[in-house]
Parts: sequence; structure tokens; C-alpha cells
Amino acid sequence: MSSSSATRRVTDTRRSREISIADIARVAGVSHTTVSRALRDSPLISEETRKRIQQLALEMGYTPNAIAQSLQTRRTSTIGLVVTSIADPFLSEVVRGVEEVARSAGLSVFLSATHNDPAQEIAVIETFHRRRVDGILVASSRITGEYKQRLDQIRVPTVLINSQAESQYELLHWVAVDDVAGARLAVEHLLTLGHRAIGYLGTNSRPRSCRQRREGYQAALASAGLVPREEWVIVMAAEEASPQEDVLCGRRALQRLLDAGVTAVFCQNDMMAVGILMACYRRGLAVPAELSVVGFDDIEMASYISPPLTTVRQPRIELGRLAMQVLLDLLQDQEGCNHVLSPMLVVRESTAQPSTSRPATRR
Amino acid sequence: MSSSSATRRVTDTRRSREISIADIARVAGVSHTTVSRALRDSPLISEETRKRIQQLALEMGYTPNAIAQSLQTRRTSTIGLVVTSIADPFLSEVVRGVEEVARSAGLSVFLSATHNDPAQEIAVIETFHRRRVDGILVASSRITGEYKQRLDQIRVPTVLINSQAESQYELLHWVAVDDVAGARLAVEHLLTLGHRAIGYLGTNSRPRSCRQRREGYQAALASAGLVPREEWVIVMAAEEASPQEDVLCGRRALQRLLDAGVTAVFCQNDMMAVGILMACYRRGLAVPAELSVVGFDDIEMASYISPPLTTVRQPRIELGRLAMQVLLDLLQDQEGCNHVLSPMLVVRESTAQPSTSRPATRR
DNA sequence: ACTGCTAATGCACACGTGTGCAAAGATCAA
DNA sequence: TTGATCTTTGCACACGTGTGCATTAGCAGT
Repeated sequence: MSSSSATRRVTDTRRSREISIADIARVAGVSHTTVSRALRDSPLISEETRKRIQQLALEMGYTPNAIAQSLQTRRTSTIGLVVTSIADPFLSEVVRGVEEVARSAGLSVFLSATHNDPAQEIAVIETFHRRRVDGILVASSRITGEYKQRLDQIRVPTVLINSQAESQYELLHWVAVDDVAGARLAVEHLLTLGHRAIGYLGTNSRPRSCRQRREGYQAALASAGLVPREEWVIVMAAEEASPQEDVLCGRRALQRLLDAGVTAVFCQNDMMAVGILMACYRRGLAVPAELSVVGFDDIEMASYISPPLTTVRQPRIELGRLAMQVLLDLLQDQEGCNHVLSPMLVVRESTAQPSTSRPATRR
Repeated sequence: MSSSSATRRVTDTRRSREISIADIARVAGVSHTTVSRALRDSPLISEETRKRIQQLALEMGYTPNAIAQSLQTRRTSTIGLVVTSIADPFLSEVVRGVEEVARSAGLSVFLSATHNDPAQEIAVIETFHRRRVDGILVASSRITGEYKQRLDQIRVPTVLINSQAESQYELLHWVAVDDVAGARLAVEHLLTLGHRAIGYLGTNSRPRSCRQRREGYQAALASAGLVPREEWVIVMAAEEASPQEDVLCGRRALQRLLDAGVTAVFCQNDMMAVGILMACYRRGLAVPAELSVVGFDDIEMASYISPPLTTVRQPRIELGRLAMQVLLDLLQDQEGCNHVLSPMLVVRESTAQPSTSRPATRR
């Protein structure tokens, strides 16, 4: 009994029951109904009692119980945000944009990571569904066909951000950046500088963006009447989709690229470009004098490294904001429409005219 | 009427009521009590009906309503995480550690940002309280005395991570890195290399860590019988506590440091060090040959820039994991204890012996 | 004085789940 | 056969809030 009472005491101390509208009602000598209405500024309540009760609530330190409200209204004012990795510099800006818009709309956001594992992705979504979130955002989703049925059951308004899944479902909405166009911008920039032997470095950890950026790369070369040689295109195998892994891929790939004889390389993302730059620093290869490097994403780091990286900017915060905005529309029963954002080339100092090849054609 | 019915239809389509244990009970021909117990593997239920009901729940695609459960059990299995900025590379690792441990303990985490504004910090905490989170984590808190009363009312188990507030409350628990010791490590490293004119560069946007790291800096110099000249110590004024702002501070400070005649500089954080490195790159100053630079935090970027940055590592993920662990203890009515983690020096390539000063004393 | 109307309030139920207690049925011992 | 014990189930209430409907009071009009 002593242990039981001790436990009780601790519990009571810590969880000293929150005061409810019933408590306020008791003190004010009215029904809980009246309190509920008064706090919600219902026109049914007289000016006088409303003021009195609101004042009382303040004095008693009342905080509405959002759980009870949610149960009643069947709305949680809550959304779930699923990302592959929280520490990814690309995603954290997206998260920031999402949180910003969500917060100003009075929504709270659950955050969870999946480590690029489709099974975990579904698990997280199911957890969010259990919590009855009003909507779900998924960044870099890898949901494949086998989960379609489960998603159909859940049926929560969902918006994908830069989905990596190859197939689309009419149920899901999405927001994405035009990978093909972005890649074209990057490669056209290198072509303009005079490069002809241009490599592509990608990773299979984000299959869709890898494929599309490669398509853009090839299209740009084709427009210039060039066909990339097989050894110019390198797609590294990586199980994780982490920044560390990407850098490592970049570092490992430099030798192969040099062997292939390229004078410039377009990387699937900035972290891979960083890996290339590190490898160049190690072996004393001057960038951009001896090798031009272009990235993709324009993460913060891109402008802080030496030399500052020429890259293709994805409007990361905008991507998050927009996705959240689309979700907000869906939550208000409006028709959500999908968006393709245009990326933009940011020329910094990791690209220049080729020196080892013959001089570029001047016009 | 037509518009009303249309609205109704849309609503019904989208929010086709989730099935509840009552629905299962109806189909199974038992009471909802039995279903509830069967799903929770209560020993009160016979093996046979339990199996039958669990199977039925599966077939009917039942997902427990966590909101209703929370209302009943007075536990949400939810925590709130408050950060100053989501995109901060230091914090995102902390968030990662928190989420990792929380998730494996079956807790979901709300994330919200305050932009280093104490008022918003309180607002976020109140929102979390409304949602009846079981606990709260605050990174780089700036809660000042004026909010103490409000916090007393709320009384949710709270753990601070690297709090920036100068005063402590016995109510709150905390986890932090030993700033003084970290700074000593950095400066002693520079002293060992032979530097004597060592600068300190800080920012007032994180007042407590600025003060403590400066103390460590001065203590280390004092141990070597040195007293820093006034112009060696620069504390930049910044309203925002953002990575961008820190870099800018670093870039702006270089000239003043050079004017002060230092051969090495210890920066309050890595981003400021990055700013210094950028400024050096711009003016063609060789690092570490002409100036040694040490940072603090060891964010990912530190190892990726050129030259790789010598810095003091804060165990960022550990910080997040540990804070969450302490909170878990508190949630189980165990006594939570505070922790001071020891930082660690990571020597890379931004530090070397001074060349412009007289040779260091060899032993 | 009676009717009709408006304003203000409370009753009772709903949201979906968990649990103490009673009750019914089953089993067993005497 | 009876009483006792155990197993299994359901009733009824609780958690805290929102809302349709009934009720009461007040007031004006006839």
C-alpha cells in the first residue's frame, strides 16, 4: 500500500489534473455549455456573462484541451511531414517552408524520418493516420505500387514533394521541380563555356531525379549535336540517401571521370559536387581551371565552399511553402492542383572555359 | 439547398467516417467493450473471440483513433520539440537524434521554430500544451524570467538543450555541452602550435555560449600567462541567429582581426569560421599558412570545405538522443538528471604553426 | 391578461476508447 | 443438488468539448 500511495502521490503531483470548462462552470455558477459558448464568442451568450467567463478562464489559467476538441470536431489541425532524412540540407529548407506556412495557418506539424526506406515510409504514414492528422506531406517519396491499396484505405489528403516514385496515382497530389529543364540549364552553361567532353555523375539512391536529370543532360548535348560517350556517364550505387554517402560517391568518382577525359562534370546534386571538389583539393587539381563542376539543388553550403559552386537552384523553401499551400487548399475542400517549379542556374566560380581541350569557339 | 447538399456530399466523400470499434462490435455481434479488450490482448477475453475480432479488425481496415485513446488515457504519446531554426545545420542533427529516440519509444514529435524570439518560444510552448504533449524539448532556449510564472502553470516535463538563458529554474531539466572546456581545447591547440596573438570572434545572438566560450578562451590564455589585448576579442551584433547571419559576421570581422594583428582566431561557431575562410579566399590569404582558424560545433560542412576546418566537436546527435532519453525518464516518473557532455577537439587543416610571428618555442 | 417574439441558458447527446463492477455461464468440489 | 470459484461478457460511466433542441425569462403588442 505504501508503494501504491507513493506512486499515486507522484502522479498527482505531476499530472495535477488540468482545469476544464466544467471547473470554470462550477465556479461561475453556470453550465459547461455556457462556458464553451462564451469562450468561443458565440452570439448566443450575453455580453456580460461572456466577459465574466473569459476573465475567469484567464484567472484560472485555463488552456483548452485540443484533444477533446479534436475528438468532437473531427479535426486535429495537425499535419504529418515525412522526410527521408532530417539532417539533409536540402530537406531541412523544405521542412522550414512547410512549418512556416503551417504555423501561420494554425496547424501543428508532426515530423518523422524514413531513411529512404519505403516500408518505414508506410509505417510513418500509418502512425500519422492513427493520430488522425488532417493531411500528409511526403518529401522524396518512394512509395511503390505494392502500397497503393493501403493508401487507398487511409485516404488522407496527401501532397508529394519531388516524388522519387516512377508511377503516379490520381489520388495523390504533388509539387516538384522540373529536373529535365534544370539539367539542361546546367549542361547548356557548360556548352556555352566551350566544353564538349561533359560528364554526368548520379546516384541510384534517388532514382527518378537521377533519370530525369540524365535525360536533361543528354537532351542538351543532343541539341548541340553531341552524343555522350558511355564512360562519361557514371551512376554510383548507394543504399543510403544521405549527404555523407553522396559526398563519398563524389570523391570516389573523380578518378573515373578524369580517366574518361571529361573537362567538366554535371552532378546530380550539390553534395556529390562537394565530393568532387574535395577530391580535387586532395590531388591538387585546380577548379575551375582544370575541371569545371556543376551541382544541383543550391544548398546553403554551395555558396560557402571554395570555390563557390555553380549550380542549379531548386527553390527549396518555396517547394515546402507551395506544397503546404496545396494541402491547405485540399483541407478546405478546394481542388488542389499540381505544380511544376522551374529551377534556375546560379553561376558562381566552379565553372570556366576548358583549358586542356582546344579553345572554345568564340562568336 | 443545392449548395448545402453539394457541400455535404464533398464532405462525406472526403471524410467517409473511419470505422470504429463499435462498427466491429456490430459486425461481430459483441459489445464494443469486448472489441476494445480483444484488440488490446486483454486476458479477460477468450482466445477464440480474440482471434476472431483481431482478424475482423484487419479485414475491415480498422485504425485505432489515437485522439480518442489520448482523451481516455490522458496520454498523447507525443512530445513537442522547439528549435530556433529548422534549417540550422547544428540543430538539424539534434532534431535527428531526438526523433530517432522518440520514434523508437513510440512517441511522435511536433516540431516548431521560434526564430530566436522568446515571445514566439512561449507561444509555441503554449500551443504544445494545448495539444497536451507529454513532454517538451527546447533547443537553445532563451526563456527569460518574465515567462517563469507562465511556465509554472503549464508544468509539463521539459528538457532544455544547450540553453541560452542565463538563469536556471529548478523545474526544468537540461542537457548541455561544456562550452568552457571546449573553448579551452581549441585555444590550447593554437597555443601548442605556437600562436600567441589569438583572437576570439563571437556573436551576441547566442549570449550564453558566447560568454562561456570567451571565458574558456581567456582561461586558456591565462594558463599560458597571456592576457588578450582588447582588440583581439570581437563580439558581433546580430539580431537573427541564422547560419547566413553568422557567415556574414565572419566575413565582416576578418579585417578587424587582421588589423588587431592576430595569427589565429577561435570562432564561436563553425559558420563564423566559414565566413572567415570565405573572406580569406576572397583576399587571397592562405589558410592555415597565414592565418589559423578554429571553429566550434563540427557541423557536417566543416569537413567538406577547403581547407577542412579544425574545430571543437559537439556530439550533436548524442545531445538530441540524450535529451530525449532524459525526457523519457521523466515521463516514467523517474527522476531525470541533468547532463554535461564533453566536447572534443577535431584537428583538420585550417590550423598550423604561425609563420609571421617568431617561431614557436620547441620543447 | 394574453399572445407572440426574442434573448439567454441548460439538458442531453455525440465524438471513440478504456475500465470498474455486476452478471451470466461454466466448471468443479463436496 | 448445491454452493463456490473461475471465465467471459456487457453495462454504464469517464475523458473534455461542441451543438441541436427545449426551456425559461423578459418584453412588447393587442
